[in-house]
Amino acid sequence: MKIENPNISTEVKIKEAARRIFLEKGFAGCSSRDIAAEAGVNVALVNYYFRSKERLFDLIFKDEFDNFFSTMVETFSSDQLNLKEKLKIFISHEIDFLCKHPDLPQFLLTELKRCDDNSTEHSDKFSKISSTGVFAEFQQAQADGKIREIDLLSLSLLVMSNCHYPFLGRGMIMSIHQINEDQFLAHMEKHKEYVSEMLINYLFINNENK
Amino acid sequence: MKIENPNISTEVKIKEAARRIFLEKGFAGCSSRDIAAEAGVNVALVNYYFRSKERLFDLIFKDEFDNFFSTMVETFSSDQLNLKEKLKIFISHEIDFLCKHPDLPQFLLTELKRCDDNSTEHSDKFSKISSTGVFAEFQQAQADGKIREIDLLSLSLLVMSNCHYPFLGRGMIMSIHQINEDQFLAHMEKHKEYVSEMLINYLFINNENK
DNA sequence: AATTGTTTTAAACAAGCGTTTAAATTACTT
DNA sequence: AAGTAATTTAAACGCTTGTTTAAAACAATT
Repeated sequence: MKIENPNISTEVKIKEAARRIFLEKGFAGCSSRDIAAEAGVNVALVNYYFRSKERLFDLIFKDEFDNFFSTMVETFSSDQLNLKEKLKIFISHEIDFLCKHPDLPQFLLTELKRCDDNSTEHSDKFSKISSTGVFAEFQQAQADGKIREIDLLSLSLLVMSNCHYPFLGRGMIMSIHQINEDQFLAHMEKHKEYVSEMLINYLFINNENK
Repeated sequence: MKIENPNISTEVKIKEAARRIFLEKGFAGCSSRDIAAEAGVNVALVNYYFRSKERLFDLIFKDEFDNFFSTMVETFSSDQLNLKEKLKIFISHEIDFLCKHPDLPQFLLTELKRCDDNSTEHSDKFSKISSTGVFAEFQQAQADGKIREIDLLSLSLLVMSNCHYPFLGRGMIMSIHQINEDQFLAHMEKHKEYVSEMLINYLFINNENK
């Protein structure tokens, strides 16, 4: 008898507890018992619902990875916007998103490094970015003389650096500048404008601002 | 009898093995036996020479932390250079340095987060930056109308983002753009120029380039 | 060669790990 | 109310962890 109980709260409780713990401490930095304690359930239930710590982790990693890249790809997929608007909105959306998930960048980078199965495992996710056509769009704009001559690698790096780094280095930054998490997140509103202005000024050749 | 043997090679072997392992896997991601194996010595020797895994880690962390900040502070301490030159040289030196220590940024950020004793422990190291007078110099330049109106927090963020992020996100970047470590490091030479040009164009008001 | 102190070793320690088991409890069906 | 399946539990499993021990190997002095 298969009982389709809506009482899946234990499974969800464990998964959400694991999400919090994994994002904060990383896979190697926590134990199954940490997760069970956070969820307020018996240790055995972690394996009862998810078979192993690793399978539970993989589930959450995939979740967060997809979520992260969906957010990145979202704006680029629009047909309605020109490149400059896409970049502006991308920067704004990306920083907004990361303000709500400040631990995500470090989590993804750390665990990507740990697994190290970079070749074919996640490359289809990565290719979603190029399949939005945004790279081709940039190259066309370069051919048209609308944006500066710059390779796609450095272009990606400049954009990602300024959107993602604040959330990677925020611990250090907060220490140096003696501010707390809330002050830092509040500051990101201002920072969005600086990043947007700087990148657009640098990349786009015909500067009609705003 | 105190023997001042120059045969300290075992101690050094362990410390350098630990440095490699810690930088690659992090404190939580490796065991004492991993370190002993990397050094090619018995496990007990790790504790014989360094009392505990944690003390060995603290030694290496302090080393790397100091090394990292010395490199940052170095250029700023010069009296010979004006602000624009300082920034140019800082960017170049920083990226050169990180090309030789590509794992260092992720190591420091991960372990700073793990320890979380941000308040007074390392704040004296952090304050070395402001004690170079570079922050005051920036504020003076702002008052003189030489550089854009921007708070020190965002200014730091812009500079650090573009210098440090490439080495944090290089795993992801290498996957997306299908290149290997050597190609990535080689590309950093080009990237230095982009970063330098972009930041100087954005921050400094009177643009006489080069 | 015997004695010293230092270095290295194999083995073991308790504690914690991920995971499994088997029994107890709960929820549902008939 | 009885029986069945799903859930939860306490306890244990074998293994790895960081660390310690006690003996062996080594080096140096006398």
